[in-house]
Amino acid sequence: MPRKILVTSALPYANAALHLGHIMEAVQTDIWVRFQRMRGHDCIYCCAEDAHGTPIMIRAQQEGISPETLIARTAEQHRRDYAGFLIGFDQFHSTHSPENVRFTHEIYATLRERGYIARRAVRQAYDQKAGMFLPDRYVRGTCPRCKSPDQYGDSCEVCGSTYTPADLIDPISTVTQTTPVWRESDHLFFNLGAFETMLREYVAGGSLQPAVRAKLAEWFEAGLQDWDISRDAPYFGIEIADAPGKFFYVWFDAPIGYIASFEAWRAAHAASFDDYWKSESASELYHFIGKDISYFHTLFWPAVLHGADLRRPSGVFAHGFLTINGQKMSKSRGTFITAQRYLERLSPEPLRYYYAAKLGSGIEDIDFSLDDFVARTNSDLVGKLVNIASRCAGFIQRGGGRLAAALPEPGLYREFAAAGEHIAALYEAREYPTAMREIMELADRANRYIDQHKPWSLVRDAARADDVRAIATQGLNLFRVLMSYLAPVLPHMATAAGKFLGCGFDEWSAVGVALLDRPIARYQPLATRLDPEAVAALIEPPPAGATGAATGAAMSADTATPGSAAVAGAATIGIDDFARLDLRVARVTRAELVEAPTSCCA
RNA sequence: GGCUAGGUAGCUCAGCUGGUUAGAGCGUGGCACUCAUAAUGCCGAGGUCGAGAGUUCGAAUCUCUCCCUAGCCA
Repeated sequence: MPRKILVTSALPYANAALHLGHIMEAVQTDIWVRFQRMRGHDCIYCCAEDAHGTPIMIRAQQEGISPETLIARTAEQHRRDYAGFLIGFDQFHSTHSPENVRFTHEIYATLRERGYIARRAVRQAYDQKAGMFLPDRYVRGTCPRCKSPDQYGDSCEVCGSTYTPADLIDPISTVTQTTPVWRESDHLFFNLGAFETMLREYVAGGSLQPAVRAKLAEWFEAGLQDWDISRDAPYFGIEIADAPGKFFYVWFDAPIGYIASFEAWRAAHAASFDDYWKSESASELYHFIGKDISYFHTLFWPAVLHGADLRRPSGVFAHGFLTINGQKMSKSRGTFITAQRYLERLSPEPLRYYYAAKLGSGIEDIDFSLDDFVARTNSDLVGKLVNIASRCAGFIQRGGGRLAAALPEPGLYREFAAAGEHIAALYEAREYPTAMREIMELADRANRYIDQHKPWSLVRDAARADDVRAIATQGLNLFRVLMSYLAPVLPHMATAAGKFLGCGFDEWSAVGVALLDRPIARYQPLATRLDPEAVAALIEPPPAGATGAATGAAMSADTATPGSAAVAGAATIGIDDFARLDLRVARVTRAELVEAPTSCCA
């Protein structure tokens, strides 16, 4: 019985480029979605731009463009980057869309009718020159405790103390560099506390990871606070119908973007809204998020949904942060690697595999170690996996290009095929690293099999031609099983392998039947080794004077999706091109140790 | 300061509810093979499981204290 599953990744904020952390989450989600589809389930993957809020408004002002122009431009970049990493959204929408406006109004109206919305005055920093209220982060000043100058309005980076902008000494608006005044204004609040019983049950119900649950227990203990869901004009967002001049806080309409994105997909595919969102819906809903936004997804969001008579998530899957070579991503260290920067140098699939090999179901931080990345890719993907196909292909090719009619060791094949259920369970539980390890163990066994049967030696004896073909057929069939297990992680490679073997990789259980007595295509390399230097070049201090704006401008240049060629494998060149090559042979007569360079990109 | 998650071979990490000589991959040393993208196979070296104390017949695994790292909060 196919399950109906709706899956989301967190909405990227529409004021900045995607970096490898965003990509990690998208890859984790995409692998899960592709896996579910291979298992025959009805799985829809939605995402959207998170397009509202003060940062976007201000950024657009600074650039002298409209917020709409800014978010359209960013959305274009985001789409391109996601596509570059083979993220297969069914729908990539925006919170700045008619659907989102409609649902936000509707949900708010329901919550208000049911008495979950309260109104009361809030005192806040106000920038008279800009004519706007200032979020805490837009006020800077001297820390009231340690007296460090130029600290944010919510916390001090030096001593770690937290406070409100009103506590700052000599506060300054970062928008106009003027001194803010304090003004009162009415805000609308969502009564989160009214949902405490429901939330406690929900949290206990097993939809969340243990670590997140522990965190929530802390928040429950601290007491659930009302949630301020409105902001005063000027604000780039959705105006509240019964409160002119007030807008929904971006975090109120952002998760509703999940619904809006689904709605856009639904409308185009004539699917049922209620099947997925009605409170008693039998379908499943999963959100993949970073652990930093757990609060919104495990408290506010279920409460809002429940209050509006909609279904709550079946699961919220939080992951940790991505560090680079053991350290936090940092622009000054050059480790703030954008998706674009990566794609300009490398193909997406090694990174997809690396993430799969490291990112499990927990919320621990994941380290992207460049050296490890190179080692894993080159040994697992190229040395082990692809090598199986590569070393068998020639024997079949020379033997007529046709697979044998029977497997010499059907038992071994059955073992490989039988491993699929356990591996599937691991994918389902998002234990990708364990899945990758088991798959690679099988790859080792496949290589061992070939090694033990030594087709390269039998091939010298014409009478053993059938044996050689049988061994290679066995090897290629084992490879096919492994490729099938990796298809959610490596969709391009699976496609290429499918062309080579003349089979598809869309169905998990297809490997139940071996490929026999059929032609296969000429082998083309399915993956190439990573060049350590190209990988090291991911980290590079930005050119002096480079700013965010400059980065943005550079992005508008059209960049083809590099790397895709590397995975697809080099096409055969003609004799003319070959003739232009200058090939030389040299004998190494002497080699000696050379002093290491004094500086290196550590 | 409180809380959470971590600190296991050179590197990246597994080790569930305590139980034989602590595991994997990579790297490294040796050997073999030469089909394969200098790939593969076999053998080996390498760890006082952050520190200390305790519970137990027995602890990387439980308890306490301490040290270090990351994050959340006041």
